[in-house]
Amino acid sequence: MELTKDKSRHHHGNLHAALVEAGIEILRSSGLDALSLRKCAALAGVSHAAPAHHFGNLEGLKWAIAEEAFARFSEFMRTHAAASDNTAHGRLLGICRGYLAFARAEPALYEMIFCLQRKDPESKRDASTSYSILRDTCAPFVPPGTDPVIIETQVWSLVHGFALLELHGRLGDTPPPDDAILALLRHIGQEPA
Amino acid sequence: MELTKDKSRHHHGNLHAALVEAGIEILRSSGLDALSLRKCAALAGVSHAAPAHHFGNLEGLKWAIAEEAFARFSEFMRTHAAASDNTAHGRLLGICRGYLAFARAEPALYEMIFCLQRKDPESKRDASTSYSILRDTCAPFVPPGTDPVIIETQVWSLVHGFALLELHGRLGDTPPPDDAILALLRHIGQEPA
DNA sequence: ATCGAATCTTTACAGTGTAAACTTTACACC
DNA sequence: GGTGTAAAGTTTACACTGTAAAGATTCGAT
Repeated sequence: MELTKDKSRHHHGNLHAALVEAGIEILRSSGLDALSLRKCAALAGVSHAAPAHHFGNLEGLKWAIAEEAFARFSEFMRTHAAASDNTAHGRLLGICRGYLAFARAEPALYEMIFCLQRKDPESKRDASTSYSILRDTCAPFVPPGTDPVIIETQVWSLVHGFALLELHGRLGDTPPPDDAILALLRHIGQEPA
Repeated sequence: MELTKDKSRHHHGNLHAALVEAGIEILRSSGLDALSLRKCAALAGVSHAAPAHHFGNLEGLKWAIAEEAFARFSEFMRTHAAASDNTAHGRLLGICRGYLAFARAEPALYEMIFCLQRKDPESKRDASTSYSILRDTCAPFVPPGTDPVIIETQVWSLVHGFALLELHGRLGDTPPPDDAILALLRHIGQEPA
């Protein structure tokens, strides 16, 4: 069951990456609640206290996993955007579909990265790739002279809420189709009637 | 620190309610991660294994707390709806503002009730009061011949996503104002342009 | 008054995070 | 090549968690 450990050697060589990979494996097979420092350590073939030296505590490990997860998440959005109409609206729908596809393909990863509590206000928003994809795709819809964050937050909120409600079983066993929900974005950025 | 226990008597009399109350107290003061069966038991002045007889396991206790929390949640929406314009749109904005107000007033309660995983598909959706408030408020916007669930899910997703993103610190320290986000609901139910 | 069932306590166990002290290895420097 | 120092892992220890099992207490119907 071990992933990468030459038991003879005391030093692992690449424990950081191995623990992150182990964490992802556990998330996939057993879900978020099953993720623990000790299981990751065991899966990486290392003593139960080893992870502390790399990540401090469990939250530290989760953030490390989140970094990798965000990369895959961005890839999902990019891929789906490329598969949609090459118009401003097409790209917007594309990243939203990618967002939802990732939430369904990797539910535990998705839940983990977005339920992690940001303690450090750090940079105001995620300076991450994921957010810049959102920002760029929303840009064409931002009315001149208004704060782009509003449009971005509208889109993000809609799609994030939908994903979580479905994931948590709040929409029953037959949720509405994605495009029916995303139809709310038709008039995005328009002035009030 | 105990809430309600006459140590002399072996039977508590109303332990179910006392444990739920203890749980809410802990959620308020220390957050979701701090909630445990043993702490609730201690706060209610009862042995650590007592809760199991009423709720089975931790998740059972959480669902019991959720029942009470949903009642308060509905009250928030009703109150805010009554304080808004008495038009279809006014009421819609009202329940959304109530939704967000509750999420901020009781963040741990809010997070708990919506991050609980529904195992039993039971009734397709929550037959609860909360959902019927949403349904009734959305009814005027449902285009004839279309599934009302679409509009309901659009509204719920938007407001739920916004609440959680803010709660989890994803919107930085100065999130957009509620009404700017809710402005997306201006054209709700309209046909595509 | 008695018997059964509900309620709560006691005891026990495995799993968890995390801190501290210790051991092994890598690496720069002489 | 030795040597000293820092990093990487291990061992040990402890407090806390959920939960199961078995015993004690009380309530309520008969």
